[in-house]
Amino acid sequence: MSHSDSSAAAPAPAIPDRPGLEGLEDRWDAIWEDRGTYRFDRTKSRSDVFSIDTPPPTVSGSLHVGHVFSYTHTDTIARYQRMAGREVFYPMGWDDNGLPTERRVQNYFGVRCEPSLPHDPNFTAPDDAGDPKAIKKRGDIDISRRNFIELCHVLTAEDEKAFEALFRRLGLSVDWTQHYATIDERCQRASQRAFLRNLARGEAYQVEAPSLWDVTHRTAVAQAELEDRERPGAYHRLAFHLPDGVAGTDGSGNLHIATTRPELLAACVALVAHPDDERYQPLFGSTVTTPVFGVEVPVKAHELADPEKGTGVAMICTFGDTTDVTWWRELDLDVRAILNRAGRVNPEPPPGIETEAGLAAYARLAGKTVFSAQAEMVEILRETGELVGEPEPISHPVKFFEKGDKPLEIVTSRQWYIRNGGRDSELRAALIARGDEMQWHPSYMQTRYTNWIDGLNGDWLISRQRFFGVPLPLWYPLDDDGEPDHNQPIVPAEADLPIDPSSDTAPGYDEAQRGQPGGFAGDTDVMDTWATSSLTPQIACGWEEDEDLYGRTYPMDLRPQAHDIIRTWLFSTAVRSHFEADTAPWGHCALSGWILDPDRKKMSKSKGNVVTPVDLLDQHGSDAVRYWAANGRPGTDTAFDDGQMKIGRRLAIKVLNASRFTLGFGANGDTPLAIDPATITHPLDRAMLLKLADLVDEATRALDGFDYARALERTETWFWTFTDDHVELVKTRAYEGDETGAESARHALRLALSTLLRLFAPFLPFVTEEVWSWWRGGSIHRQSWPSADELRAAADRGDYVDPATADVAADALAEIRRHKTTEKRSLATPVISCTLTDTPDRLALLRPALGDVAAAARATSIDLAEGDSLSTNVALEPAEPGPVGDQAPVD
RNA sequence: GGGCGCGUAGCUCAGAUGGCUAGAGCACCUCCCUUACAAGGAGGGGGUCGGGGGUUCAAGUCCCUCCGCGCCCA
Repeated sequence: MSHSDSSAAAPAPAIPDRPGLEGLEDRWDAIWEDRGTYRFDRTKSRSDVFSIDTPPPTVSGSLHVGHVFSYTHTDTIARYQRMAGREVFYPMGWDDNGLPTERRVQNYFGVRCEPSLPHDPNFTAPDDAGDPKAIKKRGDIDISRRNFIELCHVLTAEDEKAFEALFRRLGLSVDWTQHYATIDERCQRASQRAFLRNLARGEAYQVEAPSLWDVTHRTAVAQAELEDRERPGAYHRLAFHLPDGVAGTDGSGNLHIATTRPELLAACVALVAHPDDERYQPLFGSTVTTPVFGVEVPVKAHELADPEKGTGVAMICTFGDTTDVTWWRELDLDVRAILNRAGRVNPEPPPGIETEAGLAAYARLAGKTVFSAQAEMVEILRETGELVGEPEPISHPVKFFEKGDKPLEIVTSRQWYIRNGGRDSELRAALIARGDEMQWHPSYMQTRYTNWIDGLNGDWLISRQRFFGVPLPLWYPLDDDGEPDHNQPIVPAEADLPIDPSSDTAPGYDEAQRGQPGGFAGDTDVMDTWATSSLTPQIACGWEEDEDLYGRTYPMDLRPQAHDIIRTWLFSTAVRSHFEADTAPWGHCALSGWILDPDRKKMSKSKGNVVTPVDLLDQHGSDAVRYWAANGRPGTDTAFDDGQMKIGRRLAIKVLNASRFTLGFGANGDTPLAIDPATITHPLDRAMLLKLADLVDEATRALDGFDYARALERTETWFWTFTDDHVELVKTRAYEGDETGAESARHALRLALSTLLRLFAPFLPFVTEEVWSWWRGGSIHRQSWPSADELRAAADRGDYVDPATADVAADALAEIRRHKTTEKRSLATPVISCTLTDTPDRLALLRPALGDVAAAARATSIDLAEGDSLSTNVALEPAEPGPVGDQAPVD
């Protein structure tokens, strides 16, 4: 669509006398919804489509300023691509699957999920929901998983309504008919289907292995969910006993080791030192006896043992940390586990503890938490005299579940994994190579992706021992003793998905056989929330459900997201697409930064510095808030700054006023305001259009590279110069010039305005739409992006015009204005005479525009003189005599 | 300890392949009610571009090093 054909449908202009910003958001949101302005046209072929893998925000409370920030970035790209001729597929998802929702539902309704309970079809939500006092009084009610999930839907539906309202208010050009929720049936089906396919192809597997365990949430935790926290601890020196006749480190037959976890002594299966450590080389291959428990354990060599730490010998326990797991696996050691999933010491001693003293000591630890067990163990060691010296306090990093508040333990359990290259260098290389198929914005973000994959040391753990999530779609046959055979999982048919194995019957069985010997049992675990989130492209595009849509949208064009979840969301999505479609999931990923508060600290609720988005939009207006957001460069953390929002608001108001003024010239009230390039004959008007063409080139280049901030900044700068210089220069001619000159000015102004409005449209969708509606037909957001070539053609009258004409004219006007300001006179002061000196080249450029400069300067004429540089000699009309009080008394 | 990013006016930030006296907005000062806009306009002051080396005719821009900050990881 070009600027001339859009005028065909142009209405008679309706320009308000006092345009304002108030109420634009609600009005235009309703009209856009009504007209389906952002509705995806699914007749378009893949090459004409631009599809966006929108991040589904977590529905567990409210949106914050960071959402406003990053979703605006994506929206500017969406709007640009739409105007640039692509049909934009811009769905929205809600992430209501997972722990945060589960916790809220438990607290809000006062219920607990008990997966063993049957579904109750008549269950209704407790009527005291939301009343903490009443709930506390009655206590939590146990309900089935299906009933629990129903409650999750009830609660999240409310949040999702509020989220949508906010995003609409913000002006996101989302197609609201395209939406999903990560716990809805479609997502569950996709998630289970993808898992079953991973299983069938051997990409998913289960194993009984040590895994990181959060004792509070009672669930296994994946590597991506870990974080280190610095915690105080203490090195305890323990005396291990050497075989008879071997002198130890203290010369008395003992070998000292230092450990921060003496409570795990009973779980000790070996000692380890570095192979090159000369102090311990004689001991490698021999055995020592543990203090207190008297268990004989081997002394091993391994390069992960650090000669600098403690005594250089470490105690290997099953399991104290991830290094223990590595040692255990690589050195082929026994298992002597003592901790259970509640984080307490098992009641029964592990194999190997047989001495009376050892059993007695163990009995003192049994049932204790890790914390109390440590205190007790230290006490026992003191009693036996096997604690050497006093514990030495240190501070060291300890692994935590990112949502947990107790250190992680490592327990052995049966878990499901999906291969991710953590244990397979070929797959790792393939996934790293997928990164090259995507364009990264900013490009250095790819390094984080590559480094993360390089640093993986295990596959992706996807099973979680939680309730609200997508269940693993599996059952297991029970043998004659009622024990499950995990090696023979029973899978559902894809057509039956989604299923819940805790309430759906395994194929080939009768429900009465559930839990019976010879019958079946459902897997009680759910999948990691990322196991569903990693499928957002498949879910949004209708994988296996809407092949027509899928063919037009997948693989997607853009994944916008925050940089801190490259290792989780971005990577896991790449894994899924690699396996399922043998492709990268998107052509581009755009990583946004974070919002920092004005102190440059990351904004967080706990600090009480969160500003609610609704207040912000109310106070400044959506365009103003978007302006601030769009100033945050891709990938860069940005300080919260309501000063920027005020500037954005001022810009929006200026757009209204400048448009009203510009469109006022030659308007007679019922003739559409035409743009006819043939009437644009004046050199200054043509020069302005040539410069505008350069701006269009620059903005287009920036937006093609996802640099919305640069596009906005250049457009804004150009716009202010346009209003301050060009409009001032030509307004007299546009008002009262001869017909040719006036029409040239008016048509050029309209063409410039039409162009500028479209350049601003991705950033300020409301005010630009408002102005567009005054004089043009249709929505600005469905107009074509401005074309630099068309502008250059519009400025072309067959002869050459130097775009610098516009600069020289603006400089000349500025020089005269400077003179008036210096003289402390109004800019309206008439100029009686003016001689302007400049270089011959510049004077030649200025001559065609001299009439406009003189008019804008309020000079009847301007004399020109050649010189070395720009200067003026100006005589102003004498000032009026001041008020009487300012005069010297006449006497 | 490693990787990535950052450190430019009081504040928030621009400064692509190194090149004219280092820019913008806010804040500050002066002036102007000029009939699109006073939520405006015209001007002005203010920076040894984190420190130190180096490459170059020329460095905020490239290289080295140090210091400080952030994120991710160990």
